[in-house]
Amino acid sequence: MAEEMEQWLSSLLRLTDEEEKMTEKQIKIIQAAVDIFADKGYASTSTSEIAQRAGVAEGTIFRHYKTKKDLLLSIIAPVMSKLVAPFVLRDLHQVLDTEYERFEDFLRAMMRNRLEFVVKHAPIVKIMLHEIPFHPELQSQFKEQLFPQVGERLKRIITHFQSRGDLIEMPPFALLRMSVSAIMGYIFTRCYLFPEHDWNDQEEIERVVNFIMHGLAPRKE
Amino acid sequence: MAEEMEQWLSSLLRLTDEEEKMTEKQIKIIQAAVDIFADKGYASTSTSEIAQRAGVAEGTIFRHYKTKKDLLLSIIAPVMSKLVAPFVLRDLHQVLDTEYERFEDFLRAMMRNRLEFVVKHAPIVKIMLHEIPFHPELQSQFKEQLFPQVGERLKRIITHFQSRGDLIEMPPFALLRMSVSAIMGYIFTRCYLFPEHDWNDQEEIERVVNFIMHGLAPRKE
DNA sequence: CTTTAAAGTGAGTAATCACTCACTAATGAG
DNA sequence: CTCATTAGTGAGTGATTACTCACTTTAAAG
Repeated sequence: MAEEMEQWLSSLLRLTDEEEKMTEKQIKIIQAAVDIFADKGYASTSTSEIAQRAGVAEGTIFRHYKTKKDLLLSIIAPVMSKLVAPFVLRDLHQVLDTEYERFEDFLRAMMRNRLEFVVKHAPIVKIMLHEIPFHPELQSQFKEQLFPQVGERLKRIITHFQSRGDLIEMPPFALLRMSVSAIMGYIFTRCYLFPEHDWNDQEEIERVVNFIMHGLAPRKE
Repeated sequence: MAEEMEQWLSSLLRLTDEEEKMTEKQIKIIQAAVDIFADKGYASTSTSEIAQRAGVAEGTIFRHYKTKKDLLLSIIAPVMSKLVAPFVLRDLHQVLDTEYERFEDFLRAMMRNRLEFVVKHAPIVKIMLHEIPFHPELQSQFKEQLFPQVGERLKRIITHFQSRGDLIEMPPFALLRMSVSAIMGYIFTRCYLFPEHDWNDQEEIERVVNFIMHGLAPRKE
């Protein structure tokens, strides 16, 4: 069962499905854009610089992408949906409905897998985090589509374990917020604040999971 | 004692010391810049737009600030240092050395105060978060000056309470990371993700403090 | 080989950029 | 009032911007 879940999670690490139908130059353009966007930010990156780094004429960029923003969105969109994919797919429900699953196993598997994803796509995730607040389309995609789905699903998971007495009585949203804070806190520190530090992921994940489990366990008098 | 600490913390909320020696137009410029920077980002804000919003000629901006970046830094710098001020000042040490202080009181006071600070200066903090990664001067100021000081001081605080048996045995940096994650997780959700939500800060702060205290308490067999 | 569509090019363009400068207005000390 | 310093102005500047378009190259199907 745990193995099934691991396998299924692993399948969610890939970004695109084998880079379908892209010319060599188009791939170069995306790579160059990701590099420079992550380095200097979208707004202060010029299309001429992207073309130069990609070894392409500037016109080639606009043959494939109508505008500069189009290029940005084509980079961010797949990461945005894949990042939260494990919490959206219908599979999740059936995975979780197996009675013998424990909350900490769920936490461990999810944290390990999402960390792996962010490590693998760090530059694009960085671009995403920086650009979401400045592009209303991205904001609404997150706030009106992704979050409600994900939030609702995770809330149900939380209440499931709560009703089994594994978690303290508390509004599910607060429980969710604190679990996610602890997990993201590590991923952020690990990937963006001190990426060059020599991290022992295994150990740190155990620490965070224990932190959450003890912090949110029902209080015994 | 707790009152002393509260008073001292409150004094750290103000940004500038009564806006010294600024003309009316200069203040207008700063306000306009903060507004637009927070809204669209530094790189995609033009000086002409700032001038327009401030009701000033474009030349006036450059009378007071040599470059556009100069304007940005004059906005960010004071927030950057004031944001971490409570963890840098020498005062902190003597406040903490009082034996009867408990870790959870420290957490509570700090969290309440820093939340208040971020609420008060939310737009500038947003600008800061977005621009730090793209401006090496800011990065190094954070990584080489602020963090080492703050980190070292906080580590000492952690080990202090650890040696009293209030906290679990664990590398201080990990303890620090998890405490800060939990606190920042709330402040971030509260101020940036869902600022319009009807938050009960008092209640939520208690939840986070309890989460941390239980999550990091020494494990009893 | 011929044809056709798509991929790729790079000089060109109008708009916008941060910034300058020669100038006027306001202010405050002597 | 006088004068000197600072604050404020806005037209002007060269550089850069995202994007276009008439053109050439590539490649695969018939």
